Amino acid sequence: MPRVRHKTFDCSAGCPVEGVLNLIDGKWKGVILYHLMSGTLRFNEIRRKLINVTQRMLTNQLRELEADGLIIRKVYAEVPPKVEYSLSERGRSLEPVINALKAWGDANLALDKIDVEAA
Amino acid sequence: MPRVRHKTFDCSAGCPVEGVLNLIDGKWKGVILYHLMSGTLRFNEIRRKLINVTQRMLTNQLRELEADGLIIRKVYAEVPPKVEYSLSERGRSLEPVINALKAWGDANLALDKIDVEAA
DNA sequence: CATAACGGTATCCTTTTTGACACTATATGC
DNA sequence: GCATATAGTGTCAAAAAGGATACCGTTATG
Repeated sequence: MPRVRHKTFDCSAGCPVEGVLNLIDGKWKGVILYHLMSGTLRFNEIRRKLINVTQRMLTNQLRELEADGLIIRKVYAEVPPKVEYSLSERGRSLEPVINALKAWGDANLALDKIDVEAA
Repeated sequence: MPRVRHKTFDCSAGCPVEGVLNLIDGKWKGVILYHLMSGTLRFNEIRRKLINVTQRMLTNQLRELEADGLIIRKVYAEVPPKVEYSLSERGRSLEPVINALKAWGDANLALDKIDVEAA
């Protein structure tokens, strides 16, 4: 869970920044949102994209994103189970934010090591 | 400390996103960066802007930001001590990112409560 | 002499987050 | 009859993050 959730925000001017970080923070949330921007995905599809994520963690992250109204969870009454995840309107509106993050990352993060001296 | 720091980034395509999040995540980093965008600040000036931050936490966050090359710490050999913090080039380049975060937050976060239903 | 300002450290403790691992139900294919 | 796929849940433990509190040296000020 993010550090401050659904509590009054009493911090100073930079606060909206923290507010968003609280939503997209969490070890996998950023990547999940990023992948969902390309379209609807099922649970195990996401799981395969996020190697190393455990089922429990993935479930948690998805539940939190859902609770924050960023994604939509659609359960099909089938067997074997089928659950689809997609971005909500609110989630889709985050696109520029994620893109800004990705652009900066691409431009400023060496992929094997962050070399601060050379920056 | 961010969850993954200065390690190889072996995650999939959304990874730069996580990379940046790892840098600006931390309870106070976003706000610190935000405030430093308006100009150089001394330790206690930052502290006064971040009510409720403890000295230890502030020191930690500043040290991490410094280690990531986002801010510059300048110590003056005076008494009483004087230490100035300012954004590095790399830090300043984060401005569009922080602005994107802030814009979304301003537009999408109710200040007293996140109302998911109404979103 | 005592106090305050400055920019921290050191130590301890609690909370939060993440990870490992086992377990579930049902239907299908072999 | 057994394994496989799906989308989870439950429990426990470890690690990371954050918080409380006390302390440091120096100088100026009262």
